[in-house]
Amino acid sequence: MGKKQEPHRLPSGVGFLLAQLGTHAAATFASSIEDLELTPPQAGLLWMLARKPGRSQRELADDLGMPPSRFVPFADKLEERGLIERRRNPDDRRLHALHLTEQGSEVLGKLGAAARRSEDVLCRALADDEREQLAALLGRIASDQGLSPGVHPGYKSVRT
Amino acid sequence: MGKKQEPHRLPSGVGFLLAQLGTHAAATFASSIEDLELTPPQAGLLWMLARKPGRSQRELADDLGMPPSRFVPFADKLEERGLIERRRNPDDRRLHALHLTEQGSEVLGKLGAAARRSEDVLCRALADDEREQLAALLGRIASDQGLSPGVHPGYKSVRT
DNA sequence: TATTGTTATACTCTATAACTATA
DNA sequence: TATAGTTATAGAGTATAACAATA
Repeated sequence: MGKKQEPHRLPSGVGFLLAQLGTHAAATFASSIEDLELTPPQAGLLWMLARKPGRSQRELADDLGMPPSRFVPFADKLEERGLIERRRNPDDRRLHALHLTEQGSEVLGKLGAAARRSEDVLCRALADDEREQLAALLGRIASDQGLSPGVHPGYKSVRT
Repeated sequence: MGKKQEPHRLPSGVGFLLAQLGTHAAATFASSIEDLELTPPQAGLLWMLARKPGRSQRELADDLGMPPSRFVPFADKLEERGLIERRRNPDDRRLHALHLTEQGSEVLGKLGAAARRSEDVLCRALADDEREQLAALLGRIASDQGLSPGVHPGYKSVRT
């Protein structure tokens, strides 16, 4: 990049910027849905159920990167609030198919609006066409790296 | 963006991609420095000390987004391994100025190499000029959002 | 016997707050 | 009195593994 080789260049590159901005984006989004009393993983589950209803808890837990034992109380809270419901699968009574309730759909709508607002703030330094460019570049990296669209596996594997 | 308004669009945008890719970039980097037996926050501290030696523990802890009580054992480990050293400030003997040792500098070199390798993998889907475009766009967002270059405050404020 | 969902438990991680030494 | 660094401790969060129901 530069003319001379610096002795120690490190966080000047794309990798560091992505990690830094990713954290910032997550924090911004989290605070934008605080009013709805939802956390990002909860928002993620609602979103996943809207895209594909009726999946088993195990599948969903895997996608969210959490063990089943943690998923149970996690889903409990949303069920108590009436945003999702468990339905026994008659064909295989071991499975609990998860569905969005009507109230859950309403909340999802507000969630989307909050996400768009928070994204607009995040990207306010860019013109519309630059924002599209950015989305395209990021999308290509995500696809190349094998990341599933709409699935955020969380910070499970990042050591501290 | 699209012609019709979808009923629920959410993680199609830049915000979600940034969060998703940021996590992925952090995980990739973390695994690339596993051989050096370093975690990302440890790498961050070494990097910060190279950029500006002799800062107090409190300052550094603030930049890393951790309370002083957690910083102490965190720095202890690196000191035991001979990568950093504490030096009493003679003017104000309360302060412990942190410095990189010679061995710490060597490790930092390997660290930089690992970071570059991991970044090359991350960006392999992009041509060189696209990669520069991306860095420029991300850099502008980071600067607009008030993020300090080279400082990664961690995931402290992200609720789960 | 294998799998889903659940519960129990032991362990790790963390922040809060006391404590010391210096100022 | 106030601040840097340190230590102690209590609480939250987590994974592991046992368990019950169903296949």
